[in-house]
Amino acid sequence: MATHHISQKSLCNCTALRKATRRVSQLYDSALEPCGLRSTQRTILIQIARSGTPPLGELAEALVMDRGALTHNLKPLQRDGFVKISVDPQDRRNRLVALTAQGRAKLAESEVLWARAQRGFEAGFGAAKSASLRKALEFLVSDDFVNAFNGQG
Amino acid sequence: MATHHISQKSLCNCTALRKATRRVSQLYDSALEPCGLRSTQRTILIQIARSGTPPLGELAEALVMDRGALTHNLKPLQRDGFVKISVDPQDRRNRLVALTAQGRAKLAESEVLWARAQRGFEAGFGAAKSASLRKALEFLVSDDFVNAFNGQG
DNA sequence: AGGAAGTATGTGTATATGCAAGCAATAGTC
DNA sequence: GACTATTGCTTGCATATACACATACTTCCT
Repeated sequence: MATHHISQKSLCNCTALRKATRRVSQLYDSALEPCGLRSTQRTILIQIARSGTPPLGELAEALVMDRGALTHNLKPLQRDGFVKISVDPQDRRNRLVALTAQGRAKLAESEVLWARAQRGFEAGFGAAKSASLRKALEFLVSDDFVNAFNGQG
Repeated sequence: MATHHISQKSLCNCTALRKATRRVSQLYDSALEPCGLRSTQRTILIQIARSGTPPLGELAEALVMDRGALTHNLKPLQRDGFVKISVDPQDRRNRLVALTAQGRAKLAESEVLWARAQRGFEAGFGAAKSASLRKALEFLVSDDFVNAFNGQG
């Protein structure tokens, strides 16, 4: 056949991810709106809470985020008193990021709002399918995937 | 049990999406870099090519993107001569977005680069799993999902 | 015709994000 | 101990993104 049907649906995996992320972020952000945190900000605070007092670079890596981007993203959180950044006395190149009491309080405040959004997601997508999806998405951020993507696999 | 083990892995579907999108976008953007387009820009150009000469609002809807965001995103594409925006003579509120010859050429130029990235993705994730993932992600942008999320399902 | 409503965009502002270049501090080498 | 390489971060710049408000245009009603 000479003519090739151009599908209306994009086959691009990146496009599909970006569209879904825009939509889902908007839903979670709406749910979080009463507490004043955006989903990215909440994710950052949670990661800090889990990591203790990580240096900025480690935090960025855990968040799958560029270090410069993280530095920028921390600005509003510092300004609002949720995180405190200090110089590591052991290695003055490092910046140690820590939650403040206010940060922990805000995180606690956001918990119920986040849980409602999460329940909404799983109501729409199914709890089991959601877990599978997260697993798939976690693989996409793994070194194995990146290496295969770049042809080293 | 009184103590509750705090999992190191986030259960948040939004966080998982955002992390994966950051990583995958970075991979596609690197692949596209020689042609000068970012993945979002390429997606916009492709959607215009598919839609013909859509009004801005329709284009935004197809892209699952806020209208204001799309207006902003079109600025660099206009500046670089890839798209042309004109007033709809039938309804002067509408803005009709069209590809220029340069835009079509740039899209053609990007094709090989995109295909390489797409092959990389499917090498790492599997072609069948990629198709399933896209299907899942497409569902997340559907009205059915949003209604269920918001408890109208 | 004239004004009220409704619709489609544009704009301003704030956050989100990556990259490149510059700075600061440590580590290695001789 | 000084020069160099490396490492960790910050900053500047460009794009990405949403929301609220302002603007422009059309429709509708009377």
